[in-house]
Amino acid sequence: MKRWTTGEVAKQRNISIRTLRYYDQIDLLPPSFKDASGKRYYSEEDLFTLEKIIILKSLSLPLEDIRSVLAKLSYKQILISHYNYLQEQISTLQTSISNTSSLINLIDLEGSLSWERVSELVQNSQKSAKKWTDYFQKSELAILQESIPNLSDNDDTTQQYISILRQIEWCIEHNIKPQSEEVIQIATKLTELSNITFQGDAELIDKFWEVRKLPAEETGLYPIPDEVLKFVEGCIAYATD
Amino acid sequence: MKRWTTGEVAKQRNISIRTLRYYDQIDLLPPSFKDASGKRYYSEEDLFTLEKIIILKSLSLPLEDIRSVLAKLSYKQILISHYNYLQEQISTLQTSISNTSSLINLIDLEGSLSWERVSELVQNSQKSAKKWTDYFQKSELAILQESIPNLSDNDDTTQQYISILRQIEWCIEHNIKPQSEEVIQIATKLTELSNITFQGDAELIDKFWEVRKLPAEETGLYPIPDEVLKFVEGCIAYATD
DNA sequence: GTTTGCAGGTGACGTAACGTAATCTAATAT
DNA sequence: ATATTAGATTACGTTACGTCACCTGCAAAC
Repeated sequence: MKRWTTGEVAKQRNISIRTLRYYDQIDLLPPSFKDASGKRYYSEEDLFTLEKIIILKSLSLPLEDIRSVLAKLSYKQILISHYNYLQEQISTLQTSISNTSSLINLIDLEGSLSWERVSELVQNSQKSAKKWTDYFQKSELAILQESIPNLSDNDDTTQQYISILRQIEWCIEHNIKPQSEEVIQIATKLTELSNITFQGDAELIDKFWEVRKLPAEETGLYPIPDEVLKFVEGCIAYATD
Repeated sequence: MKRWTTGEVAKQRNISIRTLRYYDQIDLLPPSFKDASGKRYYSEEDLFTLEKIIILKSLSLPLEDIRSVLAKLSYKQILISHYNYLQEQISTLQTSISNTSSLINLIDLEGSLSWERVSELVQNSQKSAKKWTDYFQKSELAILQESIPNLSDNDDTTQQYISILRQIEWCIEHNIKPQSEEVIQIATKLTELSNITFQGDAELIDKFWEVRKLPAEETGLYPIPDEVLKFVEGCIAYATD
């Protein structure tokens, strides 16, 4: 098992050594091993925890809250709320951007600005400052965390999902047509599973598939997705006709 | 001349009264008027300054730096750097988003994550933490601020721009064809002006027109832009053939 | 005429999340 | 043998306010 020193971790994660020591000090992230002379050594698991902390910090939650959240939420749940947070950030940024360039234009064309003009624009944009708890939506927390196994880390439903995804990969590889018996079965199973997992909450289902879609289009980082997703969409479209 | 109290300003700009008092205390934004009992009253100009401060704060510069920048840069220059900052924010956010959803996918499909997978993704995204000075780019500062009048607030070149824009509006109103003599003259004048203003810096010119384009498409906030911009593009495309 | 409430004020201390010395230790390089 | 490097501890400093205790001027209510 590899272990990393403070310096290594700090460089890798682009944070200061001081920060690591601080997290140890407040007992947020004590290194899993300290040698005789007091040197800190971090395990792979420690790094995961650190990564969680960094993500949660980017939601701007105070370290105290992070401490309690860390215990209760899985990596995945944290990622999902992070994702929500990012989405919202982007849309606020977009209105900021268009406001900013509007202002720039106004300056050019009117020579100077009247305060009314400015405040019109600015007021629209910053009406709501969200708290971090908003990103862990009640419904999601309730469904994802408490009731039934659902999407928690290693449960049965997840296994079924994975098995279905494997079947889909197989279908694609062998060029099975969307009209075939197998595919219809897969689609049925999929919608069934969706309904169980999300308890029929249509919005959550949409959100779920939206999340699946994005990385394929934008990064291509994950090997299968694009085809699979299209396939799935095809399945469902055909099956629900 | 209307004047606003601390409470009013605070509510309007969504900051705390304490913040206003603090800015007075450190002499960053002393209200332009204080009555006998010590009450603060802010003028319209004060509000503009406050707005500048808020913008500059969103570039995360410390108040000390803001103090010095305030004196040196015009509202417009501040807005431009803010714009640059926002653009960059958006693109980092976009890679963050796709990384996040990639990770979510990985969790589902691999069941658990290996540290290598995670760090691959994460490392790409956060290689550079920019300092705020980067948003006041050397070239822009140099060109926009020092040399020649250029785009500073009320100079001759700006006036010429505005006059041309008025001519364009007129042309659109009267349905003048892009092949006509007038339009070619306008286009010539425009490119000439661009070259003077930006000293032939093609990238800056592009940036300039990009900025002009955005708000029209996205918000429609400014009354003329969409047609005018298309017209201008038409002009130049035709004239440079 | 007093009380109450509200919107403002002034200290002064508290705080989060580290940054930044100053000083010490152990291991390695020259 | 010494210098350099990478780590450690202790402790005080910092930014941009939040918060608390207490004071003031004035209009409305009793």
